[in-house]
Amino acid sequence: MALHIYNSYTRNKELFEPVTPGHVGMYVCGPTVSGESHLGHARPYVTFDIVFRYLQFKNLKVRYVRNITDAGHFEEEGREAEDKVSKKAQLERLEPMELVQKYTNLFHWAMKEFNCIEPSIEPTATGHIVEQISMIEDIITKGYAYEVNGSVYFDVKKYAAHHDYGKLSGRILEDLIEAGNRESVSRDLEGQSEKRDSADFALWKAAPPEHIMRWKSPWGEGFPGWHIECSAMATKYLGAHFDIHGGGMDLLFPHHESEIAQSTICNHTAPVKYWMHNNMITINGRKMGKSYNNVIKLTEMFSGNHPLLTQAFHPMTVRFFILQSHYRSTLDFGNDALLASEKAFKRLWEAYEVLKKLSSEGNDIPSDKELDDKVNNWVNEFEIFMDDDFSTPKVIANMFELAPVINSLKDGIIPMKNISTNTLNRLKERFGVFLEDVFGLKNTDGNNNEVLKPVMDLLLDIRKEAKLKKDFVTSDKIRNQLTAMGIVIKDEKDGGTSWGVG
RNA sequence: GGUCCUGUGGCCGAGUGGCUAGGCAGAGCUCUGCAAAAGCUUCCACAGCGGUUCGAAUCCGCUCGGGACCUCCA
Repeated sequence: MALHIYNSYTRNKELFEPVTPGHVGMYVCGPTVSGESHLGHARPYVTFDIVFRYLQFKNLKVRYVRNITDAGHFEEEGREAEDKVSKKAQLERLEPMELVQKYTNLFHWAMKEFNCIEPSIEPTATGHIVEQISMIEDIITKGYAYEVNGSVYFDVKKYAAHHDYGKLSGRILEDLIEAGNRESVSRDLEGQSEKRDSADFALWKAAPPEHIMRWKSPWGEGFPGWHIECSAMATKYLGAHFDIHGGGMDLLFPHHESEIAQSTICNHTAPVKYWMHNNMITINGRKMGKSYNNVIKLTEMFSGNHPLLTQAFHPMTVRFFILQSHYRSTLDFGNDALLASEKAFKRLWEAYEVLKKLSSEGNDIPSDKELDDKVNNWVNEFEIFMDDDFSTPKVIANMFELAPVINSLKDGIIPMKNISTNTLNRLKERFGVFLEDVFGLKNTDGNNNEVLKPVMDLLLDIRKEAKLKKDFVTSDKIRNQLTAMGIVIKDEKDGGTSWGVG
């Protein structure tokens, strides 16, 4: 089976063939640490964590680079050219780097909560000013950028004469120029007049006196432009041409389009073989974003401290919620949807716990060939579905098909002999690999508490004795009190009792 | 205004022209001292109108609705 990836650049599903056999270079646009991450931010990081994990499952060696944008991007010229990071810092009376540290820490905390594997390299923009400057110099030398008043701009028109500018984002240069010209009339004229053409974008920006974050450059003191950091760092760590570049769909233009232009000029080759873009998380049908004022921060998500939330949601619930839809579809947030995911995930995980305890020996021939085939088929499809552009929702659907079978095997509703030992073992192995290793899901309750376990064993033992004596007052008292404490107990068909927190 | 995406049952969501995705919620049943859990069964769909086709949620056209990008944005 071979992995196919939907390539945003060609708008087709393509067979994935690494540039260097056995190795994969993957770059994902990381967070701008000028504020707290919200639910929308969770999507790309969970999505590409799955990609990272799955590529490794496929026995590929992956170098996963995800940057931290800590230099702060200025806003569009025509408005105030202020550095977002330093602006906020002044408001909060913090050093810019103090702010950067705070939000970087918060971001890392959230990633850990989501059980996202750390990237191989997590470079910062401020740590690569030198690389960015030399890349800009290179572009100037090659004649595709020009300096004006200490700022450097990329010459889009010149680039577009011989390259496909706009292909990734489906844009036509003439439209951009027209739109730009129209804008410049109604907007500010100052910043615009510096550029030779409205479609040009900044590589380096001269810093006004009040700008705190500034670096020396051949063009005077300033700070890097919007897009150059990703190009510089991707090139440095992954080379001129690498496999996968990921990010949110909203980065297609201008960010990724510009990255392609810059890198192509510097490296004489298109930087990326497969462009991957995740879709947005919406809330009431609208993209979650600062400008819409409809964000739910991750801290609010995990604490339930938000008007739209009826309760706290565990990071694994959110992760599962994200995996239940395909990464290229919009995903509509709602409290009810999260509640549904919470229950669904719990049920699935409990089935998995049950599955781990099942065993059979020496049953070579299944008594129910049809069922045995079905199980094998569902299990085989895990990989087939993932190979088809990471269809996590389909894999989950199959897991839910398997859940009743697993539970029935345990309860004896389906005799163990109905499926072969091989089938059972394969089911156990694959279910675990996909649920834990590929999907990165993990247990959410506290059954592993070393202190609690013997206490629970004792209580359940007493309750069992009471039940045998038909002393239901005592047995119900234990059960009800435990329920009140948040511990749910379940009487199993085989006479045993299981329990769980939450 | 330009470019593109999208409209699936109470909610969230898969859907490659023909075979009920799945989850949550609802209803019934089985099991159970009672519950919970589990199992089984079941209700509720493909925005509208045309067209192509033996056959369309799936392809085409139109209408209506929603959204994204064109500005930092996951």
